[in-house]
Amino acid sequence: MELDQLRYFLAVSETGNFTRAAERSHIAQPSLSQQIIKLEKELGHKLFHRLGRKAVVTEAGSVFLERARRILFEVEDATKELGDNSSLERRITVGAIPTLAPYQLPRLLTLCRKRFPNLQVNIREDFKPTLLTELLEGELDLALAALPVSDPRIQVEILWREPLTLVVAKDHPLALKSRVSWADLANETFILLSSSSSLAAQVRRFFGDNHFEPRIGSRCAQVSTVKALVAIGAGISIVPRDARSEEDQGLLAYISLSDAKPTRDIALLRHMQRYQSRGAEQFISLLREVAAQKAAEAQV
Amino acid sequence: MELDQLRYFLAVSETGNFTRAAERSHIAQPSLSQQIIKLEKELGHKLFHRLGRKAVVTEAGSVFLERARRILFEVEDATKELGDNSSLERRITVGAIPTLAPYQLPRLLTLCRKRFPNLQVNIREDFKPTLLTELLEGELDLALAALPVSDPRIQVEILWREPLTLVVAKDHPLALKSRVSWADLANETFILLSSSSSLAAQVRRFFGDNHFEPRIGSRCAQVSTVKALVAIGAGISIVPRDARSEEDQGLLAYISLSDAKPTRDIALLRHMQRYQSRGAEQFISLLREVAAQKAAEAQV
DNA sequence: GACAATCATAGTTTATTCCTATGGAACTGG
DNA sequence: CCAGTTCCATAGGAATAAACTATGATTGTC
Repeated sequence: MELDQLRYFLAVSETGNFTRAAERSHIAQPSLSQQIIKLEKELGHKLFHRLGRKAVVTEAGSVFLERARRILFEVEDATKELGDNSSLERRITVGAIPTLAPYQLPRLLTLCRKRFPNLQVNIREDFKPTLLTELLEGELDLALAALPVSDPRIQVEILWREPLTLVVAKDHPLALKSRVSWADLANETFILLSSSSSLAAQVRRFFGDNHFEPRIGSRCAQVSTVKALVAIGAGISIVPRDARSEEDQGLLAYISLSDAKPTRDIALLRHMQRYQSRGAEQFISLLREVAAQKAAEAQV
Repeated sequence: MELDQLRYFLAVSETGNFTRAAERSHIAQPSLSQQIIKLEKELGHKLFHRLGRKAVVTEAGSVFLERARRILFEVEDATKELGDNSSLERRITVGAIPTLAPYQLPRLLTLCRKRFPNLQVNIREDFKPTLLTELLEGELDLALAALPVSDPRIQVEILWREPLTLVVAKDHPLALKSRVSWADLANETFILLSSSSSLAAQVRRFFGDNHFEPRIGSRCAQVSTVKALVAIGAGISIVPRDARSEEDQGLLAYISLSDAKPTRDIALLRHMQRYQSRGAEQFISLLREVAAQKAAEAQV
């Protein structure tokens, strides 16, 4: 059975005439006759009574008529739905690492909802290796993570450089100093994130680069836990500057290091092969905008 | 868009693999690739992310997937419905002339319902010319009418010969006679059917053949009206013998003519070209059976 | 780093569909 | 009742489309 055959069948049953049906279908009459005959043969039923002047659908024909109409309607409807871009490509899935998600996404998604109200963004918060896998398997449209990313199949676009800062309890001796050097940290206990976090690796690398051997007190899975422990004086830590929140004011002090400026690069990650939907394009444009804004702020 | 393309699309989305989808579809992999690409081009959307090891449907793809499933389901369903003969060709429309319908059809339909319980017979009671037209236009599967029928496009099969009898009121002088001749009818008033009835023409011809000039009193549209008028002594008439009913017993007397035996031939009428459905065939077999039965009764 | 697997492209062959021409049957109008 | 017209089916050839084989480029795997 072919869709064209259904269209021919419909044309005949509506005109009651093979010749006019052929004209309407823009094919020669014998071609249409052949296709109808073929269809009848396949279905095992005569579809038309060929009476002298007109063709009348048989009972089987009238049953099949409804079917054919429905099928062609479905086809048309499907074509229309995909042709209508507005309803499509409006749902994307974005991955983000845990040290980024709670601090960057709320602002980003609010802006997104305002700018592209029809765009539905699903978030997948997970560690970088998982995000990379999901990206490669096509489960994510794009992901936000910290460098480094070495996979050749992943397209990396650096968005912004995020400063990391020392965080201590408000009543900690270091909280009073305006500038802190490595020497000041020698006897401090550090609270770091679990090893699965890319930020933990980042911080470890930073220490290594500066030949500093920290004393590790605790390892937590979440930044908020780290901050809570720091607040009660269990130790100090290094966190992204953007992790600072309003509620921290009375409990925590954020101090910059004098000797070195720890940072991490936040990048947009995409699959090289993956087709970028319109929605993904829009989200990316938003990300670039936010990145430019952050760059401008950093200048000031 | 072609149905095969939808099948290929489904195969790919279910296997996540062009090569295996091609195997499953019994075509070469490049052929399948081409068809998918063609489909994507026509729809204006990429349907799959071609990632390294597997193909994952895009958002447009997942929308189209449901559509494709539905379309193919409809196609399959339609094929199945037509393939299943039992539900089909179970409805026929049978025409019958008014002087036949009320006396023959009840018996016929009762038998039919008993013999072919799934056969639905629709009746169209009308005058012969109308039945012929409807037969030619394909609205009727077959028709029962009295001869003559001269149209070359109509296939005529004589079923039985129906005697016509004189009918008079029970208290009419003729009711006592066992045999009636033309002379006896000279002063009688006849109640005949309207001229549109073929029986009226039949009776008129019968009179003409016997050089008898009847006195016409009334013309009615229905046999039952004729009988009612005859019962109150308004005149006498000639009706089919089978028009006799139980309720007539006390009111009417049916008398045969001695000089001539008026009859009419009841025939099964079909369109020469029209395809005969299974249901029609069954009804025809029933008619032949009844005809044979009537012939046997006539012998006795 | 070699090998296997995957999808796309190129060129060719096969199938199918469409076309023109024509025949036969039937309807129409004088 | 007959000529002209209309209509559908058949036949054979041309055009289109879909299939195949071979091959290349890329990616994943051992």
